[in-house]
Amino acid sequence: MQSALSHPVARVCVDVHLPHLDRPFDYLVPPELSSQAQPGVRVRVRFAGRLVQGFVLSRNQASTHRLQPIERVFSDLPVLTPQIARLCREVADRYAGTMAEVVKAAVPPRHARAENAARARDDHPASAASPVWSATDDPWAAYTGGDGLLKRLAAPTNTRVVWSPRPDEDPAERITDMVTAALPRGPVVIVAPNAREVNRIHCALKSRFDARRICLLTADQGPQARYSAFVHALTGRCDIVVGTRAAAFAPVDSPAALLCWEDVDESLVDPQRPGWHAREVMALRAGMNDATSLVVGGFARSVETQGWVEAGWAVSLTPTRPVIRTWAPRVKADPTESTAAASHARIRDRVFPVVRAAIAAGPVLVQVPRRGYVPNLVCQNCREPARCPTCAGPLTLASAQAQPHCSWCRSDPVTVAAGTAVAAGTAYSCRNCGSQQLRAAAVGVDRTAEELTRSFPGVPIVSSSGDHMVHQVDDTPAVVIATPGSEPDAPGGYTAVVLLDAASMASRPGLRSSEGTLRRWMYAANKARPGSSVIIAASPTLGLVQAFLRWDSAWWAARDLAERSELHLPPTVRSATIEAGTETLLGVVEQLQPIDHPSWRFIGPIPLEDQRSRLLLSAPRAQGHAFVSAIKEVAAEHSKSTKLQSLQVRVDPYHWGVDT
DNA sequence: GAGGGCCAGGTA
DNA sequence: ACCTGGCCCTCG
Repeated sequence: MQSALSHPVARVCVDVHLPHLDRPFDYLVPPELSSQAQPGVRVRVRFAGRLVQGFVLSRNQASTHRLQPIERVFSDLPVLTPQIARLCREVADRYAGTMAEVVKAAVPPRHARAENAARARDDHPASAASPVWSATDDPWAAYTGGDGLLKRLAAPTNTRVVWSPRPDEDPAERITDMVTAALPRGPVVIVAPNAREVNRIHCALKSRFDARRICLLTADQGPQARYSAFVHALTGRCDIVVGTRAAAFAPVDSPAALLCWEDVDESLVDPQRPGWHAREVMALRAGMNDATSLVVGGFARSVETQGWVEAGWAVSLTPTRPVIRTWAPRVKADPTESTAAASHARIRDRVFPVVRAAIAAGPVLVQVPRRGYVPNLVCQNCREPARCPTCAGPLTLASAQAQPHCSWCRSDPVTVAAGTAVAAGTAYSCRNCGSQQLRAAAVGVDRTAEELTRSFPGVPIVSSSGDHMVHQVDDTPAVVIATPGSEPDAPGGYTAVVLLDAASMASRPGLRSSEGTLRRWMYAANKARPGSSVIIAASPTLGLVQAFLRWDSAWWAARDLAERSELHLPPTVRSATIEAGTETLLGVVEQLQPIDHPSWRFIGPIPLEDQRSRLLLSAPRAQGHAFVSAIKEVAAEHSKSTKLQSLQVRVDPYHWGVDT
């Protein structure tokens, strides 16, 4: 501990988010606060005349400035540990953000009651003997690259693994294996995209470890629970932390392993500035310690982690061919792919017999990618999407009896069923051909449920989607209809899994849609009972469907990566977007277009609404550092001159271009 | 982002 | 001599 006499200066990271103020500021430590104002504590200081919060980064003997005193120390608990402070700095640098922005996500808001309660408890983790695995039944033997994985995780090295799970086993169990292997060496942090996945992993962990060792860290648990979980991890009461994206910053020292599950999920990107991705945070964190292993796994492999594998930075772990051969799904496809409605009818004819056969043995899962009844109406004549006459929003149908209505402004334009006359009023007519007749372009969960109810009288129909999520179903016969991500768990697995409308899913545009689609199919298929039917309603000639049938998302990611490499698209290049007023942006281009970096690319400014524009930037990965710091420099330069409103900068954004 | 100092130009 | 607005700088 450093005294005010020998170290009267505190270097503080102040909670000010301006890029040009992204550096520590020194404050005088009054003698009476000296014992409390140690590195890591939360303090209140005067900055530019106002009181702001901050964190003490270090104590020093002297400063070159005239100093203000620290006004208050909130608590002597050092909540920003040196390792996490360093990580925040690295994350800020990597994303052209400020350390204060990142710290805000890394250290949850203080909750005094939670802190006192958590510190008062002095129980220690029951140091339960760690379970052992025997070499003979190592489940990782069924993985290419899995040999010796657990031994490597148990050794004080930094193994880096990119893992694609088997179709027929619970990935949470494999995560638990890895935790078991690494835990004797130190704490383990696991990040999953949402509360549902976190709970799933938590349950698997609880079956093998004393629950008191496990700390749950999610954003939706509320300020008090979140802060007390944070304090538990910080004070070493738990050595397994599992949570959503911010848990990547979990306050444990020198973790033995960091695990990131389902990294293609956009939820792992923090929506606030600077928009870090939990996977990248964990990768940076693993890089800070040469005994911290990193595992990134998910049904669909991301192009980013495939890039790690191809660069030799990480090892690929995929199920062996025999495993996949025995799994082998069946395909019921409509290769002609005419109209959505017609293909739907035909698929129904082919798929329903399979459902009928499987239903006797237990629940059948039907995945429907769209919510609602008929989420999309199109012109009967020319197939142009039907638009609201008032606001140009898409027209949808809420039920069989309902009138079409606009899903943006909720108004009911006067429409006609095929063949009837139009009433007066703001009537719908196609903008393209003037026709007033509509047809369904896609079928949602509700209409599928209606059809299945008719086709399977007496069989219970369970519908699960978004706001009406069903978490679990029994092992009794039922047809379970769900949107992707809302599939209920079936304890014994589904007796058949049907993926409807897969063709339209496979052909969605956008750089990130294919990995998301593959993940959704694999996620649902993974819930099938071993040996049962998995049916996908799409042409097997589609590459993405091939990847699914072969359960080879690594192959798909490699293909995707090769294509992006050829086109110089992210992640094979570092990328950034800058959004601002069009005028300002033109100035930014001038500032950034440097003679010594001819390989940086500038696209735009692309006009958006409100005289604002977006600039797309990219640079070779090798120049990443210079690229990001140049962007940060421009942002700092800009925020100094108060007149102009700030630039919105995103480095390596999840979405590229105007792609959403 | 906010407050303050400084300079230029206009006003009594 | 004094006020006002714009610019730019600092902020510990």
